[in-house]
Amino acid sequence: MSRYSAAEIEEKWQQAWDKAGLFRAKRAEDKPKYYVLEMFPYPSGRIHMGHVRNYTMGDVIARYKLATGHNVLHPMGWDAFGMPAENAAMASGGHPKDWTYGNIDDMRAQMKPLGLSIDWSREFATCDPEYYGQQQALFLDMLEQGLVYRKNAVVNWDPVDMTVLANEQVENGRGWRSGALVERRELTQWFFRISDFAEELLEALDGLDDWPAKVKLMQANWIGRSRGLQFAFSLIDGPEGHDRIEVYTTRPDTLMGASFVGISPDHPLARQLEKDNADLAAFNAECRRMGTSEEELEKAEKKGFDTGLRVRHPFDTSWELPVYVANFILMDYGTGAIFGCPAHDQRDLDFARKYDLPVTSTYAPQTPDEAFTLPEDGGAAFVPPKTEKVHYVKGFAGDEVQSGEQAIDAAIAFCENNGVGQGVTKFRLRDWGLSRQRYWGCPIPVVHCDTCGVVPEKKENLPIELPYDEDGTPIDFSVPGNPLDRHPTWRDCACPSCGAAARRETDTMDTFVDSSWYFARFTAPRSATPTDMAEAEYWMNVDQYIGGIEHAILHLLYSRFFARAMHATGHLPQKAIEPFNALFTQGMVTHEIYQTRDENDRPVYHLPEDVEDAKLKATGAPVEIIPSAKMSKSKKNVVDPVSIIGAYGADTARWFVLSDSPPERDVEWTAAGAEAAHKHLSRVHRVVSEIAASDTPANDQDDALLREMHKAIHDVTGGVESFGFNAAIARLYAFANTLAKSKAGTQARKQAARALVQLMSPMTPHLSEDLWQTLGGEGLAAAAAWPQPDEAILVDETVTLPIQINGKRRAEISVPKDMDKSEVEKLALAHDAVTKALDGAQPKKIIVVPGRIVNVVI
RNA sequence: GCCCGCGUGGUGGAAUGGUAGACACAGGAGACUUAAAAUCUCCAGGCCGAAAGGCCGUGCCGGUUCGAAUCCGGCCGCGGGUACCA
Repeated sequence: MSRYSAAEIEEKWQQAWDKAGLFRAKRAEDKPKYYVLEMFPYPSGRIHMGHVRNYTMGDVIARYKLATGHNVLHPMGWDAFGMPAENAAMASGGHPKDWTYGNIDDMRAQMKPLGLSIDWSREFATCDPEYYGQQQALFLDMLEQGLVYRKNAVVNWDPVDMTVLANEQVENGRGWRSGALVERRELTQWFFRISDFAEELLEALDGLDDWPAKVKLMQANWIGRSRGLQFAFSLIDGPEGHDRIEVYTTRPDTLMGASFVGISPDHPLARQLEKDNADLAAFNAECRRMGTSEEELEKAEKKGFDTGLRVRHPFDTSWELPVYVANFILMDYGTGAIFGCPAHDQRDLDFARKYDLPVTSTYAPQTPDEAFTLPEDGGAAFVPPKTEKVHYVKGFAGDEVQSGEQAIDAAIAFCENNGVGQGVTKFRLRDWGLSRQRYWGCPIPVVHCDTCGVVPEKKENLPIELPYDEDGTPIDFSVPGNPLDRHPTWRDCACPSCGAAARRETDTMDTFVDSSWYFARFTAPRSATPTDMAEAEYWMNVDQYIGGIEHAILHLLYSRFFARAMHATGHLPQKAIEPFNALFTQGMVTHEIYQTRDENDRPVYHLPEDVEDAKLKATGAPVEIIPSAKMSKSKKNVVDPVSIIGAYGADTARWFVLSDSPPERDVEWTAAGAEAAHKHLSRVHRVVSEIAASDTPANDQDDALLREMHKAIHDVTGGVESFGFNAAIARLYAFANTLAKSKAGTQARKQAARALVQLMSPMTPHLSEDLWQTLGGEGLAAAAAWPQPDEAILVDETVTLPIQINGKRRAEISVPKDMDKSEVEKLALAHDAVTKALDGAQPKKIIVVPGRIVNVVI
């Protein structure tokens, strides 16, 4: 009998599937369709365990759906634009295009041996001109519909490298390459009007029943609908053109506790004042040196600058409040100005203490007779809860008992009735800035003309392709800045409108644009328009989308917006505006990070394969171990699955990444498990091969084994359908153990062996295919119909009931499954352990949960 | 900082209000073997005990419940996101 040799069988069966065209998605009305999609990879050059986990999960679903009679669409492509390609070009020469396509070839070659049931005929990369040309067409349609516009926005500017930096490229306020202090710079950029859809994107979350609640919650918080009051403070002796400061607050109920007004350093008033005030100009300049990320702004020390100006409180004209410029106020949110109420907001309280501003409370603990509470020295601010408890609030509503929410509503009503502002609904969601000052992205298809202004490129001129050479010489990425900006010929073009000499837009699109519609393109990847409506009508929506939780907000929100925009521009049917019916967010594959320091004390990261016993293999130098984190190329904490596949085969790798950890949870990679997985598959191979080769008398049965078989079919099917892959695999272990120990020489054994092989086939398709053949199965296992459990056999006749005394398990009884409650009670009370514990007394209470438990309360 | 998760034996985890630790890994004992590998059998949360059995136990503190790993409140730790990483 032959031993299990993955290397021999895996290629053989991959070829057999290929030849049968089993995974080629066919649009046909005879069967229901099923579209399963895993988030496509960035072609970094090597696949890692996260990819293997992600694509194996999708493959299990795809193969299972195929076996249950669906037309399955399971495509694969490449999210191929992005910074790493340009970084590689800058670091070691070459061209981002060559680097990227080389990586794609490498990764495809690493992926194919996994035996994934992918329709490779639909493959594309987002850097293919055929793809991004269609994206440019989408952009033009969106421009025509008013879904794209231009406005100014700030970026991180590296004054030495003369380039825009991503947030990731800013380390402690300095450019990662130059080490120069980063500045903020304002540029005119393109924006998608996603905020126009804020309300709809929020409301539609309710309909996404098969999305994880946590993702919907994160998106809802991100969109951030708030109800508040917008009103103005009148400014005393303000500069020309500034007689009021418009503010937005979600807590108008605390207006009578106002202590100061704060404005953003980018507020028009701040910009006006700094012209005549050198100190303020210096303060604002310092604020503008901070990074642009929300995290950095929020974590920075709260600082303010007293402008010397005063405003009047809207309800008491003699009450004057100082106006501060404060570094924590964002121009992007609300009106770029706030009023501070230190008693009821921690950040305002910290600010007030720092600048010696009054603290006035407007909330009493329980009754109007009690003093309004003030935070004690060093104590925390009292933030009135919106929905819970009731408090007395001073101000607008006659000191009535209310919740915070009622107080807010009352305050808004009062203010509106007294001509102080109006209640408004605002969203946190900002428009999506898509301009990137980089080469390796999809060119924005517009032209700047001195006479016509910004002119859309003509569709017949698409795709606007990225130039590969600069007049015959390769583009030089060692020079700082965007190569498109200094390109001698590409930039110069004719105005599509008047034909005069004009300049092409040199900004490219955010790579999130590329990934916001690829799922739609997969339905008709060679179409001469962005989509083919007949194909989209058939294949959309994605029935099951699988990817990392790190995409819970941006990618998924952008895709939801894009689907709506594509519907509005006639590229997707109405039913596809929510493109992902079901979402599964898999956990990440994590790994420890190994770090040493260079001469400037900057961190240097090392690959796990270069480290042994906390020391560098090469030099023996000790490494610092940083706890497990998401595998990322920049931290070098990545593990190479290729070696696992080489040593044990794809089925072992697939089995391994699905076992043990629940799919939604992070899994820390350890080398130990692969060996064990391989041992088990070898055992299955051996046991099933023996059974196949044995003589079996036709009439010798084993009902217990058949019962186990039906239970296994039931449990494994349930596991696969509910993403309980680890539980399904544990069940398969148990079933394999039962089979191995079962009575030799029965027909039931052959039947059970076949069921085992079939149940394993979504996870270990090659091994299963091989054993299917050994067992004399008809056709390909991959094409065989999924087994059905015999429901009648699954029902247990007797059940074991634990008996608890005061909630602690003390005994158990075996009873018929539908035994009457009172009968169970009698049996339980008669049990030795119970009579002993009762010691002649009567129990206080007996709880009988049929089929589950008996609890005797003494 | 803010939003969202997660925390169970030596390890990965199972149990989603009802017998905590399924199924595996690592470990221990044994069988087979000249030997090793492979394979097979058995043991295994901690403490006390010869055993029967008892007590403790799901990050920490408190609550709800006949009953809590599971629900609620408060902490601690770790991770993801934070709008130009993908």
